[in-house]
Amino acid sequence: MEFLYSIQSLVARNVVESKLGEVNSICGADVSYWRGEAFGVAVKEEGERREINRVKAKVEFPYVPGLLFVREAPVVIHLLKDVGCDLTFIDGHGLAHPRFAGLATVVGVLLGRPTIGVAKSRLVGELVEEGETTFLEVKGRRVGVKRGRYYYSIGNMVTLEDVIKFSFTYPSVLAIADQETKRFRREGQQELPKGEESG
DNA sequence: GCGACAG
DNA sequence: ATCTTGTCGC
Ligand SMILES: [Mg+2]
Repeated sequence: MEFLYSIQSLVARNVVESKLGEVNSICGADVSYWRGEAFGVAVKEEGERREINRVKAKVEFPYVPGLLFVREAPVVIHLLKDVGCDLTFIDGHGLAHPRFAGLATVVGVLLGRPTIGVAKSRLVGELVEEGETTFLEVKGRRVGVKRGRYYYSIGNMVTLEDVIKFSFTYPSVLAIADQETKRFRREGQQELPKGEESG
């Protein structure tokens, strides 16, 4: 476990908080599970064009709060490495993490591209209200905002201001990815319903 | 030691 | 995340 922590510390030290450039293409990735199998989906939107990538993989490591990247980063990175995007949304926190290295940050740093983490619940940090905005702070560091029921945080190569700009509407790429990841799972389920041969 | 705890 | 129908509320 200490080994995984050191990896996260290294990732955290390589995060770049730079201003986002022009955004013409947006990507999003999500993963669903069934019997130890991960069903990953990446969605890319550029204008009216929509591209969808899928991959099924076996996942051994259990879910441990703070170590989600061990389960999902390999799948998500595989799906996105050959798909360029100006900005990528990841289902999970970015810097809003105990060691400032949530899934969105790990993916962003390893792929060297802009990412924003979007989570449905809080992992760590305190909420600080300032006018219309509710910020998320971890160990005194302002890493994101809570908008509606979602938490948006810096992944990599974006600023807090960029995160705020994209926090007003839930990313359609994530909605589609979540939807497609479940459709993909159904296909994998009907292949082995109950007690059919598995090999 | 106890409580919290992304997906 | 997954197991799962209806039900209460905006
Ligand atoms: Mg997910």
